[in-house]
Amino acid sequence: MSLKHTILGFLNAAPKTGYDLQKSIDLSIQHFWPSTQSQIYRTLKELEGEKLISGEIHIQSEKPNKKVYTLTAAGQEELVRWLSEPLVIPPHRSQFLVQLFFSRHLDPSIIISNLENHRNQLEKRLAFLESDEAQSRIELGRSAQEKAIYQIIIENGIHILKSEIEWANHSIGRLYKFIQKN
Amino acid sequence: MSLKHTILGFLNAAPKTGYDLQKSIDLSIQHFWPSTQSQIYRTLKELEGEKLISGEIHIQSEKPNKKVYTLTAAGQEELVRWLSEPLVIPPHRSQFLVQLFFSRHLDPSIIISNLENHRNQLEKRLAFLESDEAQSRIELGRSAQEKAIYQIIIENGIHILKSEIEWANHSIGRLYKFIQKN
DNA sequence: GGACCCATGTAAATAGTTACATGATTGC
DNA sequence: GCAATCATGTAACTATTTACATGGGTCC
Repeated sequence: MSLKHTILGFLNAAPKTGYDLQKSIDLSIQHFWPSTQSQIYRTLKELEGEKLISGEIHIQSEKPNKKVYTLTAAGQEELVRWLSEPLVIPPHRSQFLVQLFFSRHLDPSIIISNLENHRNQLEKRLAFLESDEAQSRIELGRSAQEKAIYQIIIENGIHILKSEIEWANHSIGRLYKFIQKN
Repeated sequence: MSLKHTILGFLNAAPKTGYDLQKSIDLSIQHFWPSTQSQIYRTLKELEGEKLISGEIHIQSEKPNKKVYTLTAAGQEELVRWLSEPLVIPPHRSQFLVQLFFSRHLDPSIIISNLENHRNQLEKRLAFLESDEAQSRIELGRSAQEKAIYQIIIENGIHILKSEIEWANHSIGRLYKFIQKN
């Protein structure tokens, strides 16, 4: 589970509550590792059980009390270990391709409209990654190395989305030609 | 769950056993919707409960008995409904990008070796999609429309993998330059 | 005798989503 | 008065993976 290591990664920078973590995730890695609040709180408990983080309750008078988690020495060790480890790419899944695969008996116009819908969704994601909002996050990096890494990550999304859009447009064109011939 | 619709899709072509389905999946959509035997048998029971398929036991003398499933009218209806439906693209997840994101304090040489490992895995997948084995599956399509669809699907994988490899190589180059400067 | 094909299933673990549930303070 | 922010959690459901479990027939 990457969420465990995501949390270790964020806590390595500074102690945080579940609530803080949710905000950090939404602001940074949400577009390649989204997470929900309920999952974060559950995972924090698991990590505490494994002694990789430790929680301490902070009593606040004006706001609700909160539980601030800190990385333990074992947690930091586990983080570095995972970061250095070569990861196996999990199998690729695309329900859209499954749909397309079984569409052989469908009217080509429906297939085209599904492809167009797919492409439009990809374009929305691309627009976000190319927006100032996403680009400005690169500037959040402190060191030159950090900036270089953020840049590379954003480029990954942009690069892949563009190529998926290209494929969709090319495929739409091909099916149009197919209709005209038949 | 796409496996349900995958099964409906295959049973639409011909009645099959769980064992047959596993083989069909491994031979065709395994690279964009892999599935395990245990999941197939469980899903068959669920679909039977929903009356979308119906199973009949065939007694064999030389081989173990088998349960052959057939698509019901309701099942076919559900299949066509799902095939025509615009799908929402699920959020993108990449544990590799999570790893990269937190690698800011790591030695750049480790980051590069992780990137190279990632690229090598992508290249293996690409080699498979470009192999005769994968290409020959396009010929399995009966109608011209079916062949066009198979072609489009294989191209999707090739197109995206090539662009991911491009990105990885570009990023490796960038990090190398970074090392030389510092 | 061992590997592979045919054929079926259960159980447990892991990961993630959606819905439910509460409650104080701050700003418009 | 209402929405937003801060803050924490539980419960139920969905989906997937891995491991366990069995057993006959065929081919080398």
